[in-house]
Amino acid sequence: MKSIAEDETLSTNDYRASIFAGKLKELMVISYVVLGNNVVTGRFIEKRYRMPIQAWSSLYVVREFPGIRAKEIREVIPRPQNTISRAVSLLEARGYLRQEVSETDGREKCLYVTPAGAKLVDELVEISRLRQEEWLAPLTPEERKMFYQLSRKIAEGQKLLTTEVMSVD
Amino acid sequence: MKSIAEDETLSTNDYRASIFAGKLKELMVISYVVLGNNVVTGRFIEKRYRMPIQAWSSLYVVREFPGIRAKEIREVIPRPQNTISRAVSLLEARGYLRQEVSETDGREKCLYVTPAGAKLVDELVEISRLRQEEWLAPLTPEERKMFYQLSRKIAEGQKLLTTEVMSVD
DNA sequence: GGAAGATTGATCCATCTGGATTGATCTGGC
DNA sequence: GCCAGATCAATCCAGATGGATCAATCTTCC
Repeated sequence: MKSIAEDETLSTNDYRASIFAGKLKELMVISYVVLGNNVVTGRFIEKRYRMPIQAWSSLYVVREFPGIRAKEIREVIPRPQNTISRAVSLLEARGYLRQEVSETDGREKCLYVTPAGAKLVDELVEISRLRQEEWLAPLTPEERKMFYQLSRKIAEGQKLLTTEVMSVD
Repeated sequence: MKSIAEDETLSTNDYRASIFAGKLKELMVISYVVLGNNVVTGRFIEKRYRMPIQAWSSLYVVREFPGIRAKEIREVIPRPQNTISRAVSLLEARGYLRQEVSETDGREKCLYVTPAGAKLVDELVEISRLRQEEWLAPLTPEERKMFYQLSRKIAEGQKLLTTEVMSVD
């Protein structure tokens, strides 16, 4: 715990270095990375395409899996179901996606991208891939592969989306 | 690109495995990790402490750096200045934080945690540390160290908070 | 076959977010 | 010293978020 009153030369890099070395270092560093990137990406998608980032990510998933159910998007994009519902609704209104009632369950909607939606996805995947290169640039190819594998391990862990320590009872 | 219509046995793990192996694999995996954790953490902090997650993270930073200026919090938590301003306002109203006009610049506010705020931070740091152990559990200690170092490299890269490819003009 | 409980996506509602704006203060040039 | 431009935090406002609710549909048990 450092007091600014005594040391006016503490720079913002020192703030970060200090927090990034603390008890919650992994959380603070990786959150900084994702939050920081989302600021850039969210602003871009909002301004260029007039849609929230959740709409883009939902459309990307539907493009990859034509016929996917709305509820299934949640398994890839951990957002509440009504957030997905609204994204789907906006994408449909914009002509990027269409819904069909499932043949096997009258409650479910099967989602498909339209040609306009497919075009949009292709465009955004390419820009996002370039953007990904940008923030991954500090890593060597070997480091990048390692980062991916470790992130993958965490993503597939049993306790990412559930918790025993943060109970609300 | 896989069609569900032809293969009804595709499971949600396959959706994830497929997206996590695509062109945007690093982005999708690490976003899933941070978003997934934030769902758990945000819900807990909202319910237990009745505050948005940005208030907790802001308070944590003020606790680490007594006297820090509001604008400086942004360097650690990449959120807009008005988000920080509102978090600070809420924390002050709750008695967790106090503001003093800076002696060197009448526009600036120097922030300090109150005893109640310090107690809250200690409590939340401990719970968050345990939570961190939860989602990091799939990694060995060596892997965890590697993940931290690679994340740190990305966080300190020149292109995390800026972009050349996602221009809006 | 009927009823209770579960599931699905749309909708509601309170709150949060983020860009823009504002008033107060500061800085640097003339 | 004065003024134009920059900076800081509070506030505004339109839109997004997330838990709760709802109607329609499905599943399972008796």
